[in-house]
Amino acid sequence: MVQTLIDGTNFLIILSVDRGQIPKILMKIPSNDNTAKCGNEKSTCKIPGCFFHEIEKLKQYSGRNFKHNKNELTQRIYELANTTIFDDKLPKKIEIIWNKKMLHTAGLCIANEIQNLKKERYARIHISLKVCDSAVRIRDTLIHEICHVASWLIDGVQDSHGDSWKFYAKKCNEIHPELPMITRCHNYRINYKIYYECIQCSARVGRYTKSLNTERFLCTRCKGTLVMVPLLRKDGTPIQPYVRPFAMYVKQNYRKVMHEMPHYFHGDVMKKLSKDYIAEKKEKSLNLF
DNA sequence: GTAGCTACCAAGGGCCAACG
DNA sequence: CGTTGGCCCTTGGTAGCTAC
Repeated sequence: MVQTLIDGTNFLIILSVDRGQIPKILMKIPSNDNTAKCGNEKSTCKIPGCFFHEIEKLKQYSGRNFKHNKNELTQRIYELANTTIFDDKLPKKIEIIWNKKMLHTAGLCIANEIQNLKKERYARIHISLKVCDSAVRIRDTLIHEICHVASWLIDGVQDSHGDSWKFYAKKCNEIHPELPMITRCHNYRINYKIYYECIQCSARVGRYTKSLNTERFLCTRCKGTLVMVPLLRKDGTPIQPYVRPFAMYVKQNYRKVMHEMPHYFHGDVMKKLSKDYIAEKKEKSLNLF
């Protein structure tokens, strides 16, 4: 499995995450850098049609286009890698799955045999929706995982980051020197939406939602209390928390409606709440006149 | 293997940023 | 400047990840 990294305030922590095993911390690197360092930033390959070196500049894979075109991007990367690095020895198409639940792991290669008489080998790739949030990260993660795919489908070897994988990783860097050095670990810093900070030692914990219960969860370093770091606008001014009237209505009425409709699903309860909310709003506006 | 934790799901209105 | 897309915010249930 891909080795990955979670963020800290002052450190990048590289984890070893192997199947069925507890992640182990391999190293801590003092850093504020949020980007992957390229193995050879200056030289690029001269392969016609290669877009690896300019991937971050391509408009169709940046900004709001990123989400729309990321499936196309993964297939393009796979096809280009297959042709230029693996001599078209890999299948024309491969199953690439966007995994919503992988939060600390950038990518994962599932390699196995079909349980039939032929025992055909197959592989599929999981890409983390959360960690791979840019075209560059998709490219680097995918190339890393394709090396595992090649190791299994071409050589029949499943040795994690062993000699076979290293051979293909080295070949990738030789043919595409514009790629960062392909190593066992990705040095990605995960872009969390929400951060919690310890009031004692200022250590930070990242989350994708405001799900962390600060009354129960304390700082792992000093057992201090954690507080949510205020969200900031682009100009640096804090975003004032504001509960929308509908959200407030749901909070006040959800339990009541749920008891009135015990055999209904959550979606039905929410539909009723939204209807009631609109009706109550209309009634209030009529009363004003 | 299991308990605990975390993110996602559904709905709506409203706000904000990005884009053409 | 108008349009579009994405996010915020609430709830309880649940899937799946993480830690032991």
